[in-house]
Amino acid sequence: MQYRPTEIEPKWQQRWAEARVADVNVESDAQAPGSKLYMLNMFPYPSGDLHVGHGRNYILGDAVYRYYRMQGRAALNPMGWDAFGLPAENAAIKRQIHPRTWTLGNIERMKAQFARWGILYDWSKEIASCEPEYYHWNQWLFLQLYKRGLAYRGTAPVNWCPQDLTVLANEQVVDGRCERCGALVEQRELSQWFFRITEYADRLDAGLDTLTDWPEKVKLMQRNWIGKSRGTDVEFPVPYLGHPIRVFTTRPDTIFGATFMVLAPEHPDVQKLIEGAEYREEIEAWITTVRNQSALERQEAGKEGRPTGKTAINPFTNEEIPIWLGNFVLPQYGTGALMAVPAHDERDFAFATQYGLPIRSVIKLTSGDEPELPFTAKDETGVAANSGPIDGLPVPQAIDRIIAIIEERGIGKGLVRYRLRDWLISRQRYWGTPIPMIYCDQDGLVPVPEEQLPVSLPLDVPFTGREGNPLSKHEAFVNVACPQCGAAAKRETDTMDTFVDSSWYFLRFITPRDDQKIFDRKLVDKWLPVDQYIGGIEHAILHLLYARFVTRTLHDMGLISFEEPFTRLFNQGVITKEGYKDASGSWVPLNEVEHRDGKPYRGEEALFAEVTKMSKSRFNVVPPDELIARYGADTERVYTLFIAPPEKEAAWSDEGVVGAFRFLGRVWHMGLGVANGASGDVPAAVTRKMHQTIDAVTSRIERFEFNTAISALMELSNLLGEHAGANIREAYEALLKMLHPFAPHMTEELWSMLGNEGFLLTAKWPVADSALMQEDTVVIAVQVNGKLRGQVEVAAPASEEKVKEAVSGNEKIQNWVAGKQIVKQIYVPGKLLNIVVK
RNA sequence: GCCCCCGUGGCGGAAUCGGUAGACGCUACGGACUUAAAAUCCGUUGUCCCGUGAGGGGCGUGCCGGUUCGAGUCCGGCCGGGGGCACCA
Repeated sequence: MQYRPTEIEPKWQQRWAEARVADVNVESDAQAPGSKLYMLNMFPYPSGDLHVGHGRNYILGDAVYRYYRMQGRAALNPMGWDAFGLPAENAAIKRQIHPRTWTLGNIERMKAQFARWGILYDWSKEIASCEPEYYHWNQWLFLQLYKRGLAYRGTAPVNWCPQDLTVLANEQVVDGRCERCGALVEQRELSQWFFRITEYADRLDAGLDTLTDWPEKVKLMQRNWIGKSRGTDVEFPVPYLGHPIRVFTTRPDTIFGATFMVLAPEHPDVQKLIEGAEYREEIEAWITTVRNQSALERQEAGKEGRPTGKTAINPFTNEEIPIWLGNFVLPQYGTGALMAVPAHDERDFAFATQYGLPIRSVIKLTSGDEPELPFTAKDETGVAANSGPIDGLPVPQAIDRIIAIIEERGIGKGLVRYRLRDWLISRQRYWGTPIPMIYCDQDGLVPVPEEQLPVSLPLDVPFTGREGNPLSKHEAFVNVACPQCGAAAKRETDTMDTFVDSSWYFLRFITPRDDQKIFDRKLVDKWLPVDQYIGGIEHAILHLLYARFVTRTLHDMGLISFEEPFTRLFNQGVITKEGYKDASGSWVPLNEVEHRDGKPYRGEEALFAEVTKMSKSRFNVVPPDELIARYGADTERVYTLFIAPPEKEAAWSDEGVVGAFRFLGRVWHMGLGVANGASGDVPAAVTRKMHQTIDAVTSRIERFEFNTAISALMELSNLLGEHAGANIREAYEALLKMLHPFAPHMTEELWSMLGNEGFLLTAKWPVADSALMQEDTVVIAVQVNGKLRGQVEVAAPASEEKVKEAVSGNEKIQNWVAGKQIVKQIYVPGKLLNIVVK
């Protein structure tokens, strides 16, 4: 009987679905302590068709899920849809399909694809963030944050498209132009909604230390993003203003070298300072130019500045130092003002050189020599010089000492600052959660009362792609009575960043249909935090940081008892494939490409192959349907996990797929033999290999080393092939069990073919007996002076005496030692003997 | 510029603690089966040298050096590739 996956797979998919094998009762399941396991794949944006690259993520999660099921864990594995977002709106504009219709259609297609891969989710917990039953609680969360001062309205510079009359996300700005209409994007100060994530900067940073099962790389990226730095604020008196200007510095030890001061053009004291300046109009024009530049343009312009003509007093040297304006000073970091120490800072040095400002070195090398400027090292290699009370102190001590002096004098304070900025959540977009706020002429900003939630997103809006957010044109939505005074008022028409939706969805899976509250505290505390979170590295910063932030705010509201939402995190790598470019660099559709002498051509034109992430626009996606029709989902699953370590990028190879198919075919045919196979003695080699394999596969799955777990199963299968006539039934069944997470359909079929009852999914994972793993004999490699000179074989367990006896009886090895004196013998138990001779 | 990660056959990769480098798979080549092809199965496959042969020997994990009886693995310095942040004072 041939191995025909297309006949087997739909049958088992249907049976698992009918038996609802993945459904969890959150109240009654997982009673025993330690039995609950919350598995979660990051919920996807429903963009439509899934390719084999997407498959890696979900197949991986399903393999882990099935493994834990077989280990007897009560595993919850839900799935949902991050269903708000721009692509749906763009599709609506382009094709006049409603975003909701488009989104729900995509969800159906993707669900069907998950089923064809044999992936088991608890669909009774399904959520879609675009539905009122979900975004109701998004709005509720917003109101709680608003109540606690963690959501606020403030102004921020944003990307503004003057033609489409809308704000654009940074990703929608390509080379300074609007992605859709090509107009030059402007920077505008607009009133926007923010979440005060900066209030949690220190806790988000410190919490990273507790995440021992997160990849170091992700923690590092978050740490850099939060950008903690220790330093001090210092006040520099400004006689002209009558009040001092405060600067932030991480190098207060260099304050004796501060020879000028630079303010951001946005600094609040700037208008006063340039009063009566000689070229005031020119300076104002320059300020306007700088403020309208995007961050990128501002940086590319190089360092530019203007003197204000006013001075500040260096509080340590008591010298008058000039106050400049500079485009390189960031208004949103520190105080928007800095003391410039050109001798010991690259940027200050460049600025001072450009404008002829004084440079004074205040650090010497430990040797006493003058360092080459700018000298910026912050360690013991430098010693303070020309610096009064800190003269002679190494830099680290000088920093501590000068901060103490600054604090004693009451002109500043040592503190920690972060580069993390508040989270801008406003979007002037239709397809998102409406922000539940109302503008009343009398009462100002009024939150929508909780009992009036959800503020429903109206579905009857036109999609023109022009004139900004269609919500603001929807009279019935916009016009509302003020909840406080009843007078005519206007609704907020901004919607929320979709990262808000995904910042807490993992909490909603426990009670997705509850229309009374966001979640049930008792059940959430039972099932969370998420034990195993799986998703792409592209979410290493934003999504994971926002989820950690929101979880902490809920903790502080007393709604949950934990602060970190994800205990163990895994980021899988992308799958790449060759695509083809022509000489002009455009991607060429696959059906126009022919290979001659192994090189790609289109007609007579030579093409260039390039390996990239799969993408429709590069014509290098592998759709799973054809693959499944030919080889089956089990083959795709095994190949996908075998191809490379799962966290690494992997190149798809059509030939490689065949290897996985052949392996499954061999296991299939072997099963037919086992079904009517021999009884009698089990070969010792088979028993040994079985226990070794159980041991290896178990620990490798736990460590997410699926590629080597599968290679261990291939080794066992190869050995069973050599013993095909013998009694190998026990080992073969163990092989099926261990193969189940990777090839669930075929193993279920074989399991029932061997006459077993029930699903293999719920069969018990085999346990290795370490006594039966041992070899009968141990081969000892003998090295003389570090060179391999022979082997001896002794009965296990090998003792030093047995090995030495065997060595002395081995003529060949003795020849190498002959005539020399043995000075040392090193015996590594079970492995190696090394004889050192002279 | 700063920070992080990675360099092993023709390819993807393996080597848990420093202990016989190249498991497992792909490709390629040779063979079996077949009228033929596909599929399947068997064998060879790091490299050089000696030997008709069984077999034996040298070299080999980006480069240079160090530690060690022994280094893909540890340490120092280079070279190459990838990623993150990017005027954060």
